Amino acid sequence: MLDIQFIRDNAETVQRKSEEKGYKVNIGELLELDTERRSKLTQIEELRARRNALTAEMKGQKPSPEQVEQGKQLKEEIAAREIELTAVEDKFWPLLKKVPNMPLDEVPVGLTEDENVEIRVWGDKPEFGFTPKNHAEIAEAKGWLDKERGAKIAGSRFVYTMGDLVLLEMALWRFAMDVLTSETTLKKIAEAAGLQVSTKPFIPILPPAAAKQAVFEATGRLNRQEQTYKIEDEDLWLNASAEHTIAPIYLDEILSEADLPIRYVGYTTAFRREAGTYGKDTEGIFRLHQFNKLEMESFTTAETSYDEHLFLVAIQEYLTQQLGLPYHVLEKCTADIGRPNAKGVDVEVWLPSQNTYRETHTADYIGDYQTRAMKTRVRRQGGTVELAHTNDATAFSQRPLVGILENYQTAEGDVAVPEVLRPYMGGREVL
RNA sequence: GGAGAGGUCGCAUAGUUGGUCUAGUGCGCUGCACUCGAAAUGCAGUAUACCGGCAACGGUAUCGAGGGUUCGAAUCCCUCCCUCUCCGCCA
Repeated sequence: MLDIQFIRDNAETVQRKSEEKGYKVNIGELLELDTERRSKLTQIEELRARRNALTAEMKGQKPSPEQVEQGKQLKEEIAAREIELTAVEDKFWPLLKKVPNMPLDEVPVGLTEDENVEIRVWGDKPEFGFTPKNHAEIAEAKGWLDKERGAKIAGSRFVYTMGDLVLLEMALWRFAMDVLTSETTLKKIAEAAGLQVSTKPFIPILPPAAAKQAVFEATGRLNRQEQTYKIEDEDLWLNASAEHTIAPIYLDEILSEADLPIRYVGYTTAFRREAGTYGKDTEGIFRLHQFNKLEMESFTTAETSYDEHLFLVAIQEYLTQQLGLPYHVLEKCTADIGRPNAKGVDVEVWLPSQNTYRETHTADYIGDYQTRAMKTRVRRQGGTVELAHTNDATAFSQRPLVGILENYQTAEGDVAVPEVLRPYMGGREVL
């Protein structure tokens, strides 16, 4: 949620930047409602002050008939004004929540993801002496994926993953966990990236995979139409990322500055409806209704959050480099960063079968957009209270498996194991 | 899921014939005094949000959440959430 005070002071900018992100919001109407709301609020508070004064007059004695009559009138007036206020607020709050976070000035303006800007390229694309297969062909030939039975049991975009691919996936989680919980490794990554950030390790966490609606809405990530699954007859929505249940962990809490940054690395199964993607990425495990993901989430002060974002990106690149997967990094344009985000970076891994890079990681710079709604604050050393900042970023999803299968495939249809994963695979070099 | 007991200021607690209770006390924390320093002691302070104000400050709200009764609710009523104990069921 954006600060209404900020919107009052910067109405034109907010209108323009919202449009640059592809959101239709009527800031003029919002501000009219805001004015009306404040005027009603003032009226009500004055009436209540009169009521409080009247009660104080009685000092525990029985009220006179006149006082009772006065009180009754005040009561009725307050009730009437409150109904008017509610009517205004019912329009005001949904409108305010619709206003997207403001992209930083450095974010490239664009209307589609085609206008994302490549900022780095890493690694050599593999050259095969044969026609490379796509990951689904490799995995299905090995008996690692059963899409048909997945569809029989749960429908399209659900699969059974089996055998060595399961072990490889778990190796990925364990490898990333070891990186993220090692202060030594984090220090190395920060230094290589030239960042002056805390090297405090991440805390592993297994969060709930579902959240109440009000909580989910506070994260700004509830997407009813296209993405999020609702549990019938319950006030519960399934998470589409561990971020959705880790970010609100300090809902309604005030953290101590001394405890920051707080970094979590969390694993959950994620659920996405993927409405509107019919026919896209139907092969294999690239786009599923249910997938597994390891997510990084940081809570910081305002002045350290931007570097924290860059740090998370550096970690993403480090992890991908360690796997030996060629990738490039995109600075996402205004249309692609998402409503709660002020800036976003994607890491995309090279897929030989598609002869292109595909998204494996996202890093979101959010600022205080989530914490304002979640009421997650920091008490500074001096005693003042302000909003905390959040950052989230993918550590690994299942998608790097797609990259491994395709980039490490052999002419025989086998898959070599990236060196860093071998310790987690019983030392095996080829699957 | 069933029965019972509870949810009060960072923590622990007081507070049910409704009124001077946003709320007492202890601990913790902050400042000051005392001290060479510390402890102990004494004094003062110690929530958050919104609205108005340049500010000082003022107002309003919040005793799990929401609604109701009343001139007036932490205190009464209803719904929901959570915790604990017992039973049932299960990983």
